[in-house]
Amino acid sequence: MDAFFASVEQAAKPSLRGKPVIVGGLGGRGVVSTASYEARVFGVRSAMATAVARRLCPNGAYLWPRFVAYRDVSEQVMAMMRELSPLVEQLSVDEAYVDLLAGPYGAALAAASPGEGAELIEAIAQDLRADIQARTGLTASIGAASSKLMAKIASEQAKPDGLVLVTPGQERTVLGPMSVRALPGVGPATEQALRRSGLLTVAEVADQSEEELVRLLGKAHGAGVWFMARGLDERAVVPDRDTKSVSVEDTYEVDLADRDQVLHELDVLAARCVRRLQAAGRSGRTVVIKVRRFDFSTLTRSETLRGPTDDERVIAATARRLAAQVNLTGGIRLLGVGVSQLAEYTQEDLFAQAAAEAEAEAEAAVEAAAAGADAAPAPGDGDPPEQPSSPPTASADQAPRPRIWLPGQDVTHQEFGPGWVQGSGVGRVTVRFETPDSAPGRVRTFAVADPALTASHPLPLHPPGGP
DNA sequence: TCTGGGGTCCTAGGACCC
DNA sequence: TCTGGGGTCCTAGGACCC
Repeated sequence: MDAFFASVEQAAKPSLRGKPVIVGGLGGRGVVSTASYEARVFGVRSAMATAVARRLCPNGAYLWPRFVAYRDVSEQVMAMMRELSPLVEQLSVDEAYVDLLAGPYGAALAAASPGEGAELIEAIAQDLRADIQARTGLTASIGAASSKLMAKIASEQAKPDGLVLVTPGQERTVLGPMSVRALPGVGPATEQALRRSGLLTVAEVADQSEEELVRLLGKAHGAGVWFMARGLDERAVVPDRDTKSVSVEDTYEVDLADRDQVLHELDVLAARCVRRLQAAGRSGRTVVIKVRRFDFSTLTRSETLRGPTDDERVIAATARRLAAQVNLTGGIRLLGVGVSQLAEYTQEDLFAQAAAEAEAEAEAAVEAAAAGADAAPAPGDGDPPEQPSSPPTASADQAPRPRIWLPGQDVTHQEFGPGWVQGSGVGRVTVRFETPDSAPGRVRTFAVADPALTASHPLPLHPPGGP
């Protein structure tokens, strides 16, 4: 999908069509996830600090991601691909391989002459692009080739809104003049390593011996790059890859200053991690914490338990234990909690382990409390920053907290109907009332606490001009 | 106003085992 | 009367991708 997040936003929000749209973290430490092509003209790119993007493109629309909406569209598109073949390998929310030989067109393709085959593939691919456009209003780009490597490279060339077909035998010709960076798996470090030997293009790499590449890049990577440079790639399209790890992390608006804060946040992260783990019906045996310090130095600590668990207490207690091994002075910018070595089911004999861990934790807590309870800040006082990815839900009947409205968020007003948050500040929130198939809408401003205004679910996208 | 969040794969050293 | 060798598991870090 082309500029996927930004394109979904433009499809959902008519007033943003044709305008620079930037989707990403909007806090002080946010980065750009996706910039629309209109925003790219200003130099805005993925992974750029949002603060930098704002300088380059001050009049763009800056929106928090709406992952639920993107997943909805993604599922529609993936379903369309599955009609072409059961062998669909999803790489991310907006990208997948499909093996046409394994599907309904497989026999015809196998029997076709090279020329007929190319024609048929082109027809299939253009049909798919047209279907995606018709059903979602979004553009997709397709690369078609005889390997995953070439299909991926072709799809990059096809962007935006295009199709590129690489016929068998043309691989080396297409790849040769490209920068080594075009090869998937070649990033800044590999590029530098190759540059030091004067290798800038794929053709130059292909002229080396395999031994030379292994010497430069190590065994697996060297061999991989060498094969790719020669257009060789036999990897199968594998649907339903098993998840190997589950992790959550948070970068804090302000560095965490003391150990108690860190331990509290680790509990919060462990709870979120466990929720995801349980939702997936999995348990894990290795617990990892990740710590990024004030100076951006990053480390991980891990511990492998005797058996897999999905018990929040066990995972939180392990995370706390791991944190004890880390020097926290100077401030903590990011914390993460993850679980790997996943198993399908939770094993019951872990009950004993959970009880033991809980007891150990309780003891530690008692000790800690005895040691310096007066120095500890009241937990829950100074609330953690709201999660960008999860717009605030109606919080359970506590003291009324000011509601936080995120730019881009879906809302509904009792009188004015569906719209989205354009901005918010000084006790007010500005909403634009429009829907995917309305004309560009008007803006109105409300009090942040206005009870007539509620968060709502994304509306389904319709193609411009009706279904 | 510099640098997100969720992943995968690989490497290397040490422990441990036979 | 110094030091084997191969395999697996665990841990930590790094490169890379979207």
